[in-house]
Amino acid sequence: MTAVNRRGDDTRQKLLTGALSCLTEHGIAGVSARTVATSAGVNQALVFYHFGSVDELLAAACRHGAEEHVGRYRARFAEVTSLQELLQLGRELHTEEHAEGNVAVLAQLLAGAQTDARLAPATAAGLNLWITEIEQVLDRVLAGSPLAEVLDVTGFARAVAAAFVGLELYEGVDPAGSGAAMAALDQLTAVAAVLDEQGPVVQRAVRAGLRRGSRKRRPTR
Amino acid sequence: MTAVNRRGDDTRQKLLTGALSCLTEHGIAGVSARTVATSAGVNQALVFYHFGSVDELLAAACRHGAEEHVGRYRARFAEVTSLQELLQLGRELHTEEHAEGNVAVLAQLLAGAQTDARLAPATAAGLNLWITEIEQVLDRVLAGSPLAEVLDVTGFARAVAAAFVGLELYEGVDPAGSGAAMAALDQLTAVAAVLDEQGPVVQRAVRAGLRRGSRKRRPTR
DNA sequence: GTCTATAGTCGGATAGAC
DNA sequence: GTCTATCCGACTATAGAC
Repeated sequence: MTAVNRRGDDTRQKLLTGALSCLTEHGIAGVSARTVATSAGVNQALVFYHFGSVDELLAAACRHGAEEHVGRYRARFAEVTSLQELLQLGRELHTEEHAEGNVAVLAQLLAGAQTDARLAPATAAGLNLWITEIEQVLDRVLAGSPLAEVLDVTGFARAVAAAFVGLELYEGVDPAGSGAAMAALDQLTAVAAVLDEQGPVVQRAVRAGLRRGSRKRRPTR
Repeated sequence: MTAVNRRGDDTRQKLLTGALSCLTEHGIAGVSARTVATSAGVNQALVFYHFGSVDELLAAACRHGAEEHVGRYRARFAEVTSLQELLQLGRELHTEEHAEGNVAVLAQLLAGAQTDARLAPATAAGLNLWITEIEQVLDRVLAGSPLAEVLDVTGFARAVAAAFVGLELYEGVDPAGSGAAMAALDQLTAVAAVLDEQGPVVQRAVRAGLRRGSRKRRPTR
């Protein structure tokens, strides 16, 4: 690798992290070639030289950021052995990265991607990295649980990831409410744990009920 | 009310709905006094005459839109009698309003509010209208269920609302994935229904387990 | 209350020197 | 690969005629 290549790669790198910084500091509405270049400490014209357009820079930054952050947590995902631990890891991830502002990036990109067709595929790909990790954990954690028999893990992993994004956005406007929401989810995972701890009699009853499918519940009182 | 007042109110109204249209069509990054005025069919300067700034127009539009849409669904919220029906209503709301694009407005405002202190309170207030409805439904639906004994309904309502926002954003970049996520949540509510249908033996066992609190689950295998 | 006109700033994007 | 200089459109906000 030549010295020139190294310098070019270096600039590319600066622009990628600069784009992520801008997203967290100014939101999707505050991202421009100029703000990103300033944040990266490079010339504004280099955005177009290296990425062609601001959109494409954002798309590249999305992939780059997701890979980096998912990689940072992969080992900890692998250690999770229960739904509660998964939520606990989610809360840690939330707290640790919130200071850095990294969690909000995906939310901002998702918001931008709603009306920007060029951003949508990159954002979906970035989110999918997180979804894949969650899916693997769920497959492992729910093995042998009655839940696994009625729950589409693929879909559930997506619901978990989407909910996490929503909570991140909610945290920005109502931290107290977001904390209460997290606590409630904690309580929900406790319910799942209790189900798994039951003796064979209860387990069989629950399994039988679940196997009857998702018919509408009749009032019990 | 004079003719002049009616004309002024009419313009205000047009700007409010124009702001909501712009949010759905162009996203938070594509909202400006000019785009909103064009969408509303009025002069650009009137944004500043009536609302002082674009931010304040957005804040007002947020309150206005949330009130209108929550009001439109209040009667149907009142008819919900189970978690499954609540999710079903959520899916209907999602589908019906997605065509109009009204569901995405809150998500866009939440994204913008992350870095705009003037937008945050209005957005939180708008979201709270939805949360209040959900909370009332949950209070009613969970009465008598073992879930109510361990679940902080206030927090859970916030989690549900936040998750819904996240799903809306996810839908924009991966409709198929979003559908799978919704289906998985359907299956989850079925689990809750099964719990409520169990006989006294199972109920007592589950209640006892839940009352032991949210201790970390030990492996059962 | 509504309009035109305009000041001043910031934006994407390119040409061309180095 | 990087920089300066620049075009031109879009933006917020205001002044002032109607």
